Amino acid sequence: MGTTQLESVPEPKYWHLRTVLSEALDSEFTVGEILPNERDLAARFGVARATLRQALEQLELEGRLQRRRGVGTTVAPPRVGVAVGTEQHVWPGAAGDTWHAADCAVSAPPASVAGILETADGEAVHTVRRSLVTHGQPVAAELLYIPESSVPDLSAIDAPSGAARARAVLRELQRLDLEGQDRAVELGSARADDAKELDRLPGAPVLVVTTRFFSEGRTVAVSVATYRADTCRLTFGDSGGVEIHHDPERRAS
Amino acid sequence: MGTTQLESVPEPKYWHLRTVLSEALDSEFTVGEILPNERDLAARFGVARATLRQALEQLELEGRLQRRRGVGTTVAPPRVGVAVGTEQHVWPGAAGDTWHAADCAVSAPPASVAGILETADGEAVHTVRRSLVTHGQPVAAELLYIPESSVPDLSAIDAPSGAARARAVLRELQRLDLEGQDRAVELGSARADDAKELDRLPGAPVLVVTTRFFSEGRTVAVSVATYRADTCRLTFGDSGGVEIHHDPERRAS
DNA sequence: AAGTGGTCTAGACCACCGG
DNA sequence: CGGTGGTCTAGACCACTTC
Repeated sequence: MGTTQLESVPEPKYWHLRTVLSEALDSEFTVGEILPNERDLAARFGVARATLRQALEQLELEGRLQRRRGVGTTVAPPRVGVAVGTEQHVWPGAAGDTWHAADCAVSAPPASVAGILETADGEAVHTVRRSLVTHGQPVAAELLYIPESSVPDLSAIDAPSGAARARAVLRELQRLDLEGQDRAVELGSARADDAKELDRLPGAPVLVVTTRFFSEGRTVAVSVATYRADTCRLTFGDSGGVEIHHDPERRAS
Repeated sequence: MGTTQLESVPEPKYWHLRTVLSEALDSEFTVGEILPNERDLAARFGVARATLRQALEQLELEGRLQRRRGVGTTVAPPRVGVAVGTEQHVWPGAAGDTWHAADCAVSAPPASVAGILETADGEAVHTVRRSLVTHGQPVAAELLYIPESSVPDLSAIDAPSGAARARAVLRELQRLDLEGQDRAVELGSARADDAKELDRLPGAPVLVVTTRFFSEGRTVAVSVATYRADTCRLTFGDSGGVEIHHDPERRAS
């Protein structure tokens, strides 16, 4: 119902629709509830399905909706706060770290990482794959790049690859003095492999956190972590993870 | 049985197109160069314009392209690093702060901010509007919420509103002991007013940074800043702003 | 098999910018 | 004014999940 009249104001239909749906979500739906399917919704609002989808896309980007092919569209829970930066600098894999090391391989780093690491051309790096799961949902996938020169004492004591190898590399890293680190956050789109790990489609919006670890005056490790942008809120500072009430619509005061 | 399905999955056209275009941008275009228009590009690749646009949308999200209605599509420069978190906590408006205070008003805060501030129901707050411009480009719009109880000594010494008033409120804030702060970063979409200030269309992707300022055991101020997600990279830590070479495609190693 | 969201098409018109 | 990107339509088919 509620086919509100279109105004002469050139507000795009999909934007107006987004607002209407957003208000409906607040007042008439509960978390987890499934919405009518796109064809019905489009008909109800008197728009083409593509237009309706444009509105849903916005709401999904804002973390209000969750859409799954073959299943339907549901009302998303509030975003999960993920502590990504604390006051004290710590190595990845340190105590309290909830990441799960999945794999490790030795290869040449992508050009962008090589630039950050300032490694010699063609120098190989350990590439550790880790993933983060909270509340039963995969939220992040990480690639940790560690030049072989950063962990020289690593030998064949462990398996040459696999999760055990990954943990061994991290263990070696802990022995270094961590003198500092810095981070950058930017928007990206999930590559095919990351998307699969995050249970999303390729191109899904992700928050890319690039961290540099400094020791002995050098950059000894670089981490590139991709977080699901639809379900995550990255927290920094003293009280990382403390609840911040979420205002999904960012309504004007 | 081997449940690992390595079947050749048909890659969506728009995704493949994104990859092709991305590589073309790397090898055959320079920053600022104008691309052929969408109708020509679509024809050249033998796809519908909508499909071509889906690929361009991805690349714009990744900060590779810049599209302006009535003008054309250009190759975007690398993202600007914006220092948003330093090791030491500082009040907004402190020395070195490059934000430009634009306006100030007294009003009831939106529900989400009221929840964070834990203000009494209906207590009015000063709402300071600021904006950040770097390299001649608007990159962020901020709303600072400061309960009247946080700046009790503020009187009618200045104008009741406007930029001068905004600066007066910030000046009063400096007198408090800043005991701590924390931040959260999440993806959002620009409201109409923010979009206008950021020179974008409504719904444009933005990085929303919510900062809480603590003093005397309370939350004395809250900042909600929206950064253009297409052009900005938010930096935290020791060397905020130091160049990190950007890998726009996030190619696999 | 039925129903969902995801992709794609071939048009049309509109809002905006520049000369 | 012509050219650009932005919006919108009414279909079609595909990939996936569930029953």
